[in-house]
Amino acid sequence: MYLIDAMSRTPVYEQIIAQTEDFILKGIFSAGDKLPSVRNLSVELSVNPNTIQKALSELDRRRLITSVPGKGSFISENAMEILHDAKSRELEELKVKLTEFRIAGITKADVMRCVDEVFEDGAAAITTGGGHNDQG
Amino acid sequence: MYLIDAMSRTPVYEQIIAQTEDFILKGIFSAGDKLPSVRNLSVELSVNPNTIQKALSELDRRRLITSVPGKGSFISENAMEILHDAKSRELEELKVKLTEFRIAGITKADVMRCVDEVFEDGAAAITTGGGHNDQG
Amino acid sequence: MYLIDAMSRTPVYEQIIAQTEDFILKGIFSAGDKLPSVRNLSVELSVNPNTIQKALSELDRRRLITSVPGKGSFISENAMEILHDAKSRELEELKVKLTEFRIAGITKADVMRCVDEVFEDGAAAITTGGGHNDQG
Amino acid sequence: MYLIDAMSRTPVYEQIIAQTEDFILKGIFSAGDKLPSVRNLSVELSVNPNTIQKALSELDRRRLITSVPGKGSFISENAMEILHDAKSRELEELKVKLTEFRIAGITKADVMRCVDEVFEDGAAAITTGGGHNDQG
DNA sequence: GTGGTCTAGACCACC
DNA sequence: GTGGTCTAGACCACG
Repeated sequence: MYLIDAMSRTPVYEQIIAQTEDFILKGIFSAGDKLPSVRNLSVELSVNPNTIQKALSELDRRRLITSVPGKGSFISENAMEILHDAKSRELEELKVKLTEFRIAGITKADVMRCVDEVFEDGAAAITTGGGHNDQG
Repeated sequence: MYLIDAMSRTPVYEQIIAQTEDFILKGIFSAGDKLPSVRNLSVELSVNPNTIQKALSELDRRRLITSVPGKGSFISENAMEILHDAKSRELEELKVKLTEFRIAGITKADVMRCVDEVFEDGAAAITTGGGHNDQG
Repeated sequence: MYLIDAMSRTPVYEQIIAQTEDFILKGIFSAGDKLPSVRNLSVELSVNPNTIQKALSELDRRRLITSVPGKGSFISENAMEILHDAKSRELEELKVKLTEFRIAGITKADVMRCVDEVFEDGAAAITTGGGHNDQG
Repeated sequence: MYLIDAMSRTPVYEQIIAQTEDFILKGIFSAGDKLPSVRNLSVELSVNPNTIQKALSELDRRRLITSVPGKGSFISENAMEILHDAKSRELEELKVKLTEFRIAGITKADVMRCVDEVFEDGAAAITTGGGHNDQG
């Protein structure tokens, strides 16, 4: 399920966070579902329990999961909603990026081609994979 | 000219690179222009010479400038062209980001509003600042 | 009667203790009353018998109940009195908290408004829920 | 400066957070001040660097400090303001506590005595110490 | 068995 | 030198 790229420059714990968010958005994880335990994920991903813990702590802080000591971690009831809100806020960052593009001579048509490509029907076939860009 | 934010999460050397690229794109730097010397930049920006050097080395590696030992660093003839190509390649990353948006329930209309906002009228007034958004 | 929030950060056994104290203070439990048996509470609350036992042991230790092997657990004669004393001792903790508030710039008026709100009219309508505020 | 109680039931990293907040509120730390480095604090408090790091990360997340890799951690410009806001929000929690008191038979006069004690002039002499109650 | 905390020691990028 | 990340292995409270 989870897939860690140890060579990536994005921290492992962020990869886990990003993929968990992805799973929630795609419906692989639904509200109330139990996440794999820290120890299980640790051995499956060959990642130190501490690193798993750090990821889950952050997800808990973002109210995407609820960690109950002694019982496990569970997807929050409003996880999907929270993610939707977060992405909406990211639209502002998109503007900054687009402005850079404009200055670099990228035309509106170029951008529109991208938008169409993603938002038309073919979209279903696209997988983002661990997909969050590596910023490196 | 250059403006460094010491408190920023983006490394100082990356800020210098980003701003240099910005200056090229905006025509402040043109092909053949001589960059300020490492020593000058160092004192003006209150930045360690090593850090300046690291930025210039990277710009040289990207063929945006040409460093001539003993004479200085100069904007390459095809600097503008290289930057355009680079940004074009970044359009692919844009698709990944847009796909995330789509999965999160952001509508095409939401994105279009952003695109229009950036590529229509108000554009001239927008400054990208140090360019790359902070926050890592 | 009892209501357990499995997702809460406060341990289940503490929830049981807190609610029992609440029931005593509110007169739902009176001196001499018999508590539900460990077995009954266990199934009703879907909680491990060990957890129930732990809560009752703690209540016994605090002299709020008296457990008679083979017969059950009963509210102590002086349970109400003990609870009053305990809360009085907590007034000292309140001072610490208030001092923090004062340092943080909260005015006496701000605090007074709270006090008035709680100790004036609307009081009868307020339910403390499981009593102790969650979140650790 | 910092004082850690290893025997306390409140996690060491929370003690560090609480004391740092205290130092800010009391003016011992002012906006722009540099915090001791992770390594320094680590040896001074005989606490693992990881634990220090965890505390500083949380303070950074709360915008009370700004951690700049390679340079250090610094008190944010609006740290005091943020703390003030946070405490204001805690007034709501105070109401819950007061309601418990009321049910337990604590009179309004008892509470008022506390409030007066803290908010009158003698206040300057009170030290909260590492003061955050141990919740244990 | 679970999550939460901590120690000890390591490597990296940045300055 | 700095902060950021990670590993390895431990202990605790809770269920």
